[in-house]
Amino acid sequence: MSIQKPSIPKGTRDFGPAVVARRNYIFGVIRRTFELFGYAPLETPTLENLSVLTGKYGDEGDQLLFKVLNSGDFLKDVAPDDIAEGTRKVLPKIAEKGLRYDLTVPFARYVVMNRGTLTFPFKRYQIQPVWRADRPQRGRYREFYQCDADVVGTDSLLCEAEIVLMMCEVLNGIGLTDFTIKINHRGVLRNIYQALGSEGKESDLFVAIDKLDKIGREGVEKELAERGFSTQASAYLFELLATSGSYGEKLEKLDAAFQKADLPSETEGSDGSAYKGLRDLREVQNYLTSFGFTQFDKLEFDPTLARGLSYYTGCIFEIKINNVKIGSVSGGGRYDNLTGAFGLAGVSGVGFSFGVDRLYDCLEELNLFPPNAATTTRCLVVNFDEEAGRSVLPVLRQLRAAGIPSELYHTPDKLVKQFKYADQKGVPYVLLQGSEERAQNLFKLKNMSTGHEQLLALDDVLSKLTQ
RNA sequence: GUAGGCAUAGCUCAGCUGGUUAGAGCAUCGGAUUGUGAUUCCGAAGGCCGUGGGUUCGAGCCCCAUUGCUUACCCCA
Repeated sequence: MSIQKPSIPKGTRDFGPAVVARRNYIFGVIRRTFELFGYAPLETPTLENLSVLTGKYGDEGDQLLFKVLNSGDFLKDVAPDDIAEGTRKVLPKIAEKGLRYDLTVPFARYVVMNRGTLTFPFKRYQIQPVWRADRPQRGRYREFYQCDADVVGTDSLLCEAEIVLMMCEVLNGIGLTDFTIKINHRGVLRNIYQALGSEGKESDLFVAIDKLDKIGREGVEKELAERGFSTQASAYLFELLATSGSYGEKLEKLDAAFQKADLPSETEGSDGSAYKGLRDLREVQNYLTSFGFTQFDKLEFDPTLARGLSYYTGCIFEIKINNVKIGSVSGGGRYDNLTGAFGLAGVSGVGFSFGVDRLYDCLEELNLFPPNAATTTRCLVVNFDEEAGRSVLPVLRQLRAAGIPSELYHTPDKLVKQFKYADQKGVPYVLLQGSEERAQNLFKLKNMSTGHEQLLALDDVLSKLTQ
């Protein structure tokens, strides 16, 4: 019989006890923050019908969907002619389900299916894994968690402001301090496109702009030239993007530039910008000020932020951790018509998502995990011999009854092994009662980090371990 | 889909232009020490050098193929 080496699918990972404990710490901070802001939990199935998933993420997205083969004789509906016509023809006949690709589309499906019973605006958060048949690389997996919070059914920019607040709350909560929340607005990008004279494709411009911090000005110019933008437009673009100054100053400078370019007014009313994007961004700032937000130094209006080709239509967000070399750890934005694909038009939503894996990497690199998040056992009871091991069981019961996670070492091994076990598992306390202690009806409690030992009565042990 | 890199002990890796018996650190196990770990010392065990072919008197090393892992690009969290 040949023994095969075990393995796990490419792009997936096992999480050992220490890693799970630290991931749960991050999940906990995120979950508490979402709930603190009035978001309710939602979970949706791992499997969705492919009809729900396909066509929502573009052609490339469809390629990256994991499809699940139908149960039973999955070939029963496939004719030889179908195979001749290729994958496209065969696929719908052999697979009708797929693994969820993100949390936003299942959320939209849920909202549409339950529109009659939901109270709008509906605020939900969702922390679940998603799957993508992508080619794995650093910081990129085929199975990973998303932590989404979205509101549907309101246009209020208070939601956008609260997203900024939640982002700060979470990052502060896990000890990350050197970060920048970047905010922009699809309307601003559209205005920039119009100011350049509307040449080329709007989406090409956004994709190119988004790469600015990655490939630099020359790279963007080159890409724009390839996509049919004139050097004149390209030069003007960088004039607009070079806007510096505070959040408010940038808004004003762009407003002046758009007026100078003679862009048509998009909003009515006498106060504020005539352009929706700039006006929304100002409104978000006003909400934050009224709230008493104090971390404006962490909030940057970045007109180069574009976030790919996704469905965003209003404000867009991204978080950059400044002292760690890693991509964004969070992003989001507003999308009009979230539920349109499922037949419910005119519902606007805004939301954002945290990338737990990247947050984890940041905390690890900066050594920000709390020290004792790694184990669950708080007290190991030493097993001296068969008889002592049995007689100490009531003590174990009392430890647990007092809420102290405890275990009795499984066999009466040499003390070296028992202490080593406690040490390697990260158990902070070891409790022992050998013949000497038993004679006095006392226990010896050892603090594993200091090495300090104390002779105590059981009540004192319990109170010491619960404090 | 495009282009690279890597594959040697449980883990991280050495291994010279091809040349006797393939090494180290960590981890494991045993002992020094029958009541004390992280942090002492001594010892042991551990290998079809990813797989299959080829070149050669001789291959861990060179060539071809194959599988797995990995990095960058496209795209994305």
